[in-house]
Amino acid sequence: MDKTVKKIDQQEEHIRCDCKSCELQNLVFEHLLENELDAICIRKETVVFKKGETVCRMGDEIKFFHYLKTGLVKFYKTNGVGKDQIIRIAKPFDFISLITVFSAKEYQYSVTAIEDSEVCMVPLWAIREIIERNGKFALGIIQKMTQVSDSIITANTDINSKNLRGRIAYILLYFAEDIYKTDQYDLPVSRREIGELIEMSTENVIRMLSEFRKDKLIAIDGKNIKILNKVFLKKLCSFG
Amino acid sequence: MDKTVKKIDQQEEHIRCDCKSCELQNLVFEHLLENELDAICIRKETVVFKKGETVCRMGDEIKFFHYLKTGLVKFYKTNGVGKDQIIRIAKPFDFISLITVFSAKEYQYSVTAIEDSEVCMVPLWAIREIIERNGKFALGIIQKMTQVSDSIITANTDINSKNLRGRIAYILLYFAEDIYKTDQYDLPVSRREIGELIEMSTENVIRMLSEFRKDKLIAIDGKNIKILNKVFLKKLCSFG
DNA sequence: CGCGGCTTTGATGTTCATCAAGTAAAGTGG
DNA sequence: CCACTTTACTTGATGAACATCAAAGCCGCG
Repeated sequence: MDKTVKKIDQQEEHIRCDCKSCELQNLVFEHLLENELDAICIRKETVVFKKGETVCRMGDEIKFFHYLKTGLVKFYKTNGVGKDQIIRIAKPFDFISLITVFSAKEYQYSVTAIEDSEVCMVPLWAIREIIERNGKFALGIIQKMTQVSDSIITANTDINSKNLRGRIAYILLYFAEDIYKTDQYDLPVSRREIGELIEMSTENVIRMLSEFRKDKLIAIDGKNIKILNKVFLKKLCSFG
Repeated sequence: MDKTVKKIDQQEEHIRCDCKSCELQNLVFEHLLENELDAICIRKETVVFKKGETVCRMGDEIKFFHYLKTGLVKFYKTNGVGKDQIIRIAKPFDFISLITVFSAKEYQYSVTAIEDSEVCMVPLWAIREIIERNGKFALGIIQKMTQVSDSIITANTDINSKNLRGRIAYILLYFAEDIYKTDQYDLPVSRREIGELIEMSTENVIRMLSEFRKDKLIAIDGKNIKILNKVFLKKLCSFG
């Protein structure tokens, strides 16, 4: 938790890449004119964050608009005495900067890589400039950001209405269906972090996972999870 | 809960007002050129919703961008068997349409007036058109919407981390400081709705209110609340 | 090797939802 | 207008769900 934010001026971290051939272009930067895309491309830094490294921290001044190119990050709030609350786990395209990036001076959330991740960083002023000039682009940004914030709010209210079994079922299915698209995967987070994400104590996360294992709903081997009975997990998730 | 959405074509409900002299102009529609403001003004409907009337409902097709001119509304999700969950209580300027208005086809939330309210409704296409043409306006909309969604997310995580006492203290202070700006006010919602807003059972809302009354933190007379010991309420809110 | 962080299980106690039952208030139809 | 129904409010009792505490094994790391 006390790791410093990665220095982005270490030469070896930089990756030169051509935005025109980037597969993300159509998602984040559709509707840009060629010269606008160029303006972003030459000012962009692509930085690699290793698992555990912090992209930005709550309270720091916002200088960049960033989006995730590859990898997985968590964003979370730190609550005084080191009690974190994870707001969301974001995969590429999911994480279009922090949602307050245009309305606040400082980051409202911290972001840390939970898998090795590539993050593209564009100076905020460059994005603002283009928003002001290109309304179609602005509308695209609005759509993306509202989708993100709406999914956060929806997930939050969903989780709140479930009991512990339902929450664990929810998060197991979330990784299987939303993140990894497969029924067997390695958890990218610790049991404690799962607790921080779905509002329960670490011990109870473990207890429920063990219970699910005993009930043959899943197989567990350390971080590796294999879903054995998805139908029943979905029932638990819906009715729990 | 089964009330139908108010028909907006009843002649007597319409209010003609001139956007140029509207005190909201600088908040929602700053950066508009005069002809753009005119374009909105002539297509705008201002509709009065009486307490209890529904502005729009989850699942309905989105046709309007709306914002609250006066009054107070709740927006909430309905959870199958009539179990509502209130996401937010919004006062004027706070409620700049629903946050998914530009990214979804249907409303993701229902909105109901909890005090008599005036709502301005502008056809969505008219707003879109101006966003595409006027980047400064787009940036203003982005800022407003992200502020709203951020405050929802923050409130949600805040409330989740509190015990029942802390939650009641939170909501009492919320009405006093954010909504009414006074230490004595009439609750605009029932005990049940308070429970739906801060995630607790109706009975426990009542129990906590009674406890606070016995402890001389507040005075209660039906819907009327008077805060007697704000310092201690704040302590409960912070440490609860 | 020893230390700290992560994981696991069991025991304990508190918090909170639910049930039950009753009063008050507000809307509804004759 | 009054009987009737429904909805809101209130209090107490009960039990379940969940957090917390405690103790121990495990693993990686300096």
